[in-house]
Amino acid sequence: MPKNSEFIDKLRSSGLRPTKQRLKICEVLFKRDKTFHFTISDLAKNISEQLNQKISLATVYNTVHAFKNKGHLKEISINSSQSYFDTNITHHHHFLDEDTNELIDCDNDVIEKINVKNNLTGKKIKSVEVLIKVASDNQNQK
Amino acid sequence: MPKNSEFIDKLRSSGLRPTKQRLKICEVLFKRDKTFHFTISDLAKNISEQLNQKISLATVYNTVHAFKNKGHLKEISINSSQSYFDTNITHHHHFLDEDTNELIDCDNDVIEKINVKNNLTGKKIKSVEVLIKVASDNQNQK
DNA sequence: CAACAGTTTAGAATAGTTATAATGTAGTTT
DNA sequence: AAACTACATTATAACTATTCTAAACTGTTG
Ligand SMILES: [Mn+2]
Ligand SMILES: [Mn+2]
Ligand SMILES: [Zn+2]
Ligand SMILES: [Zn+2]
Repeated sequence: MPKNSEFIDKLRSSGLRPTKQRLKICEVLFKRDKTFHFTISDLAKNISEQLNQKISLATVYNTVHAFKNKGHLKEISINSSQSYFDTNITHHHHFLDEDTNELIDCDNDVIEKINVKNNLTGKKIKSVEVLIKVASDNQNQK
Repeated sequence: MPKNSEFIDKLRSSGLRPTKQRLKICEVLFKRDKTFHFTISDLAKNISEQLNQKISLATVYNTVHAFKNKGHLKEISINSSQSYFDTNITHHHHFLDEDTNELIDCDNDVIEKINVKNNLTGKKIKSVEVLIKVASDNQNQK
């Protein structure tokens, strides 16, 4: 469970001063046991539910993007018109439950290390990410 | 190199009649040696460049989505606000060149088969897709 | 207190996408 | 052929996630 000083560090390192609103955002983002996978509207909803304060969408967007640029959040690309973010910034893979559209972190033992034969000259591998789409047994998904 | 009758089959199987405009779209999409990875605006630009005819965006969107729903095109999720589509509908993985934002199909020998230990009860794996981000050697990418 | 620097905010602007509704087209029936 | 019919095409409006903007606000310093 992270402390307030950690939030302040995260904000400062992202070039943001630790204001009241931003600390509230940190609380909702990082005061958690498990990874939080969210869209901006998920986050905004969480903020207005957990706190009785409203924070402007602009502030939420700004803070999330500052965190993402500094590496305190990861952006995840799934088939959607909305951006997803992830509080788990370690290298990891995902299940996507197509029934609920929920993202789930893969444990380390789900996939063995992937070897890539890089046949692109002059290009270096920056990341290797796997997305495993799952759905209910019975349902016929495309 | 596909024939006109193949285009007609693709259209008919997607529930669309083979009209002049739709056949033009098929030509730009499928009369190719290599895979075509594109956004709707890429496709629209290609159409107006290769043909001297203008086709309404609405028709392009409708046709692409009908093809996608029937499985004649695949939608690819990369970190972007735009949808990407792929004329290669076989199961395959991608490189994403972060310098140019270009998608490149992985050859079969780039990645060995991935074994997933599915620990989600009641859920079946629908697909496993890998995205390998690459960038120039020198450049410092995040 | 006044000046100032940075923050928050509501709302405007933007852009990709989807929906709508009027018009066009091409066969079919009479 | 004229009228009829069904679908296609199109311009444009509507929608929505995101970004931008500019004004109000806050807290600090002299
Ligand atoms: Mn969500
Ligand atoms: Mn493109
Ligand atoms: Zn995750
Ligand atoms: Zn591909």
